[in-house]
Amino acid sequence: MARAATTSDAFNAIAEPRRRDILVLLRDGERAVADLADDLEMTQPQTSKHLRVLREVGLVRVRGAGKQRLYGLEAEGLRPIHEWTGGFEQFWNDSFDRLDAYVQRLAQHPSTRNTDEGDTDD
Amino acid sequence: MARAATTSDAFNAIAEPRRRDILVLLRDGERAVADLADDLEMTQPQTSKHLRVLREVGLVRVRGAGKQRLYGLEAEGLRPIHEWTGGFEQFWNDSFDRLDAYVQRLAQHPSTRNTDEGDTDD
DNA sequence: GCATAATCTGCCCATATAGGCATATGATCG
DNA sequence: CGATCATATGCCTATATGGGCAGATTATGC
Repeated sequence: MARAATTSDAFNAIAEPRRRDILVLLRDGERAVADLADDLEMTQPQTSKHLRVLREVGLVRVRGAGKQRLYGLEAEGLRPIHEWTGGFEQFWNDSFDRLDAYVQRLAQHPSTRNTDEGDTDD
Repeated sequence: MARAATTSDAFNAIAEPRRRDILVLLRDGERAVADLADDLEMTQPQTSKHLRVLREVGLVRVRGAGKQRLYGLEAEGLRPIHEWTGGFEQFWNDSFDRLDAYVQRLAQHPSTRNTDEGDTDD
């Protein structure tokens, strides 16, 4: 099997830096394809393709405006990712080290529940 | 060009569901390869390969323990992702709709800065 | 309808993947 | 050292990618 399709979910879609760049630009409001392409210094077809992927996973929405197609942010799709990574927040938080130590101690000496430092008094 | 390597950064590394599964399991503590493989119902080589990717992007660390190799979480690498997605939090937050409307109004009628509702008092 | 602007899609290529499987490498113990 | 458990790697295949570029689409205005 090959790698999962970029369109399989938001995780795969935002793995591509250019697509993240697009999303960032769209935070300021709707943008036409050529406009985005210009800002990101990529070709129009390239931009269109990335936008297609983003659209397929629901991270952007399109709206016809005359000859142009305005793409807008549909950021809800990023929420699951934010939440998933959030599930690890404690691990990069300094205070967790202490909490971890506390839990470990608790597991070994339940009665030291209120002991913050040192001695095991049971 | 092909898709960016899975080892190019954490974004690409966690695009693979199995790798996310591995990280989740490691939240409970270090685990040996076969142990992980068993829990995730994947083959040992498969698991080893995913672990290699995770290790190359710094999301896990290894430690030899006898014949075994214990893999542990190194979640700091997820932080950038959490923060990046966090930059879009306002867009999936209900209250943002009102904030957005407020900003729009502000842009059109600067003097309504303190007006929360309706009338333009300048 | 025709010319033109703005996008999209198709095709080709080089590259990398994840899975399956066999085998190499490592470490422990007698 | 040899046997064995625990992992890591190598090789092969099917699949999908992103970039480049030309041509197809769609919409607008005359």
